[in-house]
Amino acid sequence: MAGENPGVVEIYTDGACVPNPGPGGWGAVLRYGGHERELSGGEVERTTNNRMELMAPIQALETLTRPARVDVYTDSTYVRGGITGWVTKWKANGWLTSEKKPVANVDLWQRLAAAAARHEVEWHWVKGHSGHPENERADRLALAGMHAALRTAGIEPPPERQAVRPPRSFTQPSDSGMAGDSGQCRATTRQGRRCAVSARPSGLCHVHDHEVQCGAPKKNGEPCAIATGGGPCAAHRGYRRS
Amino acid sequence: MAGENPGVVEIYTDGACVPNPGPGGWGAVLRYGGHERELSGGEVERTTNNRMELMAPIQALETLTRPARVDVYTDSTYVRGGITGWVTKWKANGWLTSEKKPVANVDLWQRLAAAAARHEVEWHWVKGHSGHPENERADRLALAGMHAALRTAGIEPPPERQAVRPPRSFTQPSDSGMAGDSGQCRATTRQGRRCAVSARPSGLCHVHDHEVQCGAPKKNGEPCAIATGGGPCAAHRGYRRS
RNA sequence: GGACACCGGGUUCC
DNA sequence: GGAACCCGGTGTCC
Repeated sequence: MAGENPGVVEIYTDGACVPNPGPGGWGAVLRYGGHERELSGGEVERTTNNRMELMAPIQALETLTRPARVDVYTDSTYVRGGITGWVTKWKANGWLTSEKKPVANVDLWQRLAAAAARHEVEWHWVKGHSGHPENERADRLALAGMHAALRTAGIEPPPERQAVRPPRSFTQPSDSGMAGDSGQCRATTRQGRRCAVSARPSGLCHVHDHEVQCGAPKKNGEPCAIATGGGPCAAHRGYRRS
Repeated sequence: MAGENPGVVEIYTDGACVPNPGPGGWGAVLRYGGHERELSGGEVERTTNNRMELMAPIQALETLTRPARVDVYTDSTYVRGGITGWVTKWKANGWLTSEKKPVANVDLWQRLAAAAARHEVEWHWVKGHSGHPENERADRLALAGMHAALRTAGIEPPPERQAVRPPRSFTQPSDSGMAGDSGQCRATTRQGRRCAVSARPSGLCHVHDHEVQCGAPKKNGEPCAIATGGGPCAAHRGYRRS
C-alpha cells in the first residue's frame, strides 16, 4: 500500500482564502512514479474558498499532457461531491441546484468536468488538517500561491499570521457613531486592528463584551472598549472597576 | 484591595501541563480571613492544560465545608467564560458547541458547576505571568502537583522543561508480542530505574510512548509508531516534526 | 436540518 | 512553530 502506484498519477489539492471571501490561492502536488511536481497559484481579486478548491484540480488535470489514470485527493466534499455526482444532474437540468437556484461557479465546474473527461479519474476525499502529509503540502502551496499573487500585484502580504486585508471598501466611514446596520464589534485587538467578530447589542462581540475590555469611563462617559486581556488599557492605566 | 475581605473566601487557581497534552497538575491558594491554605494535585496520565485549569477551582470549591461567598481568580478565559456563560447554553442544548460538536471536558464542567452552585461565586480573570503574586503561587503549586504525581508513579520529573527520553534499548519490541500480563512500561528513566507507569499496547507508558515514536505522517495520514529513541525512523529519515 | 471546507477573534499550556 | 479550548462568521451543496 505504501509503494508507488505504477501508471497512476496521484494529485493532492487544496485551496485557501484569506479572508473568505477575499484574496485566495490554490496548490497541488502531482506524483507519478518517482516524479513529483508542485503547482500553485492565486488571485488578488475577491474570490472564495470553494473557487480555490476547484482551481487546484483544474490546473493539475490541465497540466497533464496526455490522458492518464489519475487519483485526485481533495479535502472538499464540495469538489468531490460535485464532480462525482451533482454535475451530471446540473448538465441535465440547466445548472440549477435542488432549490432551483443557479449553481455557483458554473464556469469552473464546466472547466473541471472538461479537464476530468480527458482522463480516468478517481476522486478521493481526505480530512483536512489531520496530518495527511500531501494535503498539508497542498495547503501550504495554496497559501504560497496567494502570497505570490499579492506580491506580484504590489501588495505586501502581512509578515506573520496577520490578516490579509482585501483590496478596498471593507471599512466603511463609521466615525459617525451612528452604529445602525454595522453588526461588527467595535473593539480593537492587541494588534491594533479592528475586531472582525459580529457584535452583540452592546456593540461588542461576545469576547470583548464581557471579558477583556478596559471598561474605564471615557471623557464622554462611555466605557472604553479597548481590548486589553483584562484590566485597563494603556490610556486608562490605574483605573479600577468598582 | 490587598486587605482581608471579611466573610469572603478568595481562591487563586492555575493549571499546567508538560507537555500539553501530557502529564499535568493544578494548584490553588485559598484565603479566608487571616487563614491561608494551599492545594495541589496532578495526573500522570495524558491530560490537557484546560482540564488542569478546571480541576483547580473544582478541588478548591469542593474543599469548602459549607456554602460561602467566594472570589475565584483564574488566568484562563476558558474557565471563566465557560462557567459564567457557556455552561448555561450547554445545559440547555445538550452540551454541544457552537459548531454542534460535543463540548470537551463535560465531566469537569458539570463537576465545576455543581461545586459552584453550593456557593455564591464571583469569577475573575487575571492575566497569567504578569506579576500577580497569588497567581504565580498557584502556578508553582500546579507544577509541584504534577511533579508529585510523577514521582509517586515512579517517574523522575525532568529537571527543566526537557522531555523524558528513555534509552534506545527498548527498540527491540519482540521477545513476546503477547503482552498480556506485562502492564508495566518497559522504558527506563534517566536515573536508570525502570518506569513504573502502566503500559499501553505498545509496551510503553503514555509518556514514553509518544516521546519516542517516529511520528512522521504515513501515507494514510496516521503517525508512524516505530520506536526510535527519538528522531525519525529509518523509513522516514529526513522528516522533521512540526 | 445535515456535511465539508475556508476565515476572524480570545485565553491558556508548551 | 504547535496543542488545548471556546466564541463569531462565509462559501457551497444536499
